[in-house]
Formats: sequence, C-alpha cells, structure tokens
Amino acid sequence: MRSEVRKSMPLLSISVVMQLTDLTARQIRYYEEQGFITPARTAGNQRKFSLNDVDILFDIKDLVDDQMNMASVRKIFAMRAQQKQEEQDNEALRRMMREEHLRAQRLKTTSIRQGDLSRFY
DNA sequence: ATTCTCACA
DNA sequence: TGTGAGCA
Repeated sequence: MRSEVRKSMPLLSISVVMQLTDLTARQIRYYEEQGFITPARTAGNQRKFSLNDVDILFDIKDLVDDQMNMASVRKIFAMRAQQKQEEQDNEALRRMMREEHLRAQRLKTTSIRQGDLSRFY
C-alpha cells in the first residue's frame, strides 16, 4: 500500500525528530549507528528521517526506559537481599559465639576428661 | 543557523 | 552518553 511509502518518506530533520522523540541528537545518531534506523541523507549529508524511523525511535526509547526500570528494581532487590544476608550472617555469628561460650562453660564445670570429650565433637 | 564526524581534561 | 572542535 502507499501508506508504507508515505511512512518511509524521508522528510524530518534531526531537530524535529529530537523534539518528537525527546531524544538527544547523540542518541539518535547512535541508534542509527547500531542499525535500528536508516535515515536517508540529503546532498549535504544531512539526515532525513521518515515516520517509520520516528516510530522505531519511540520503541527504542520505551525499551531503554524499561531497562532502566529493571536496573532500578534489580538494585533495590539486590540491596534487600544483601541486607538480609548480613542479618542472617550476624545471627549465625551470634549463635556460634553462644555455642562457644556454653561449651567453654561445660569444659570448666564438667569432670569429663579431654579424651572422652572428643567423642562429642 | 544547523548538522556532521570525530575524539576524549 | 555528553560535549566541544572544526567543517560543510
């Protein structure tokens, strides 16, 4: 259909695309470099974007935003996990120290000889 | 005035 | 990705 032709017609300057997509010129050029869009060029080597290009840029932007959100979520989860891990480690350490303390007291008050005590380890 | 490529105190 | 340089 001719709509594809229209959508692919190169007529937007980079400044217009910037305003439309809220992306920086740097980003737009970078995405082209990555092969996501293939804007046409004028005789003066200036980019001319089609509506399809803009459409793709919107998609890319959404994906990038999602990635950032995921990164944020991961950070939060990682911090929580780390915090819990530290709490568990601390608790484990306390238990060990308490065990040590009790054992030391048993050694002090018990009449069992060292040799026999080894059976409990 | 705009955009382009290239490069990095 | 930002940003500034030097062109077209």
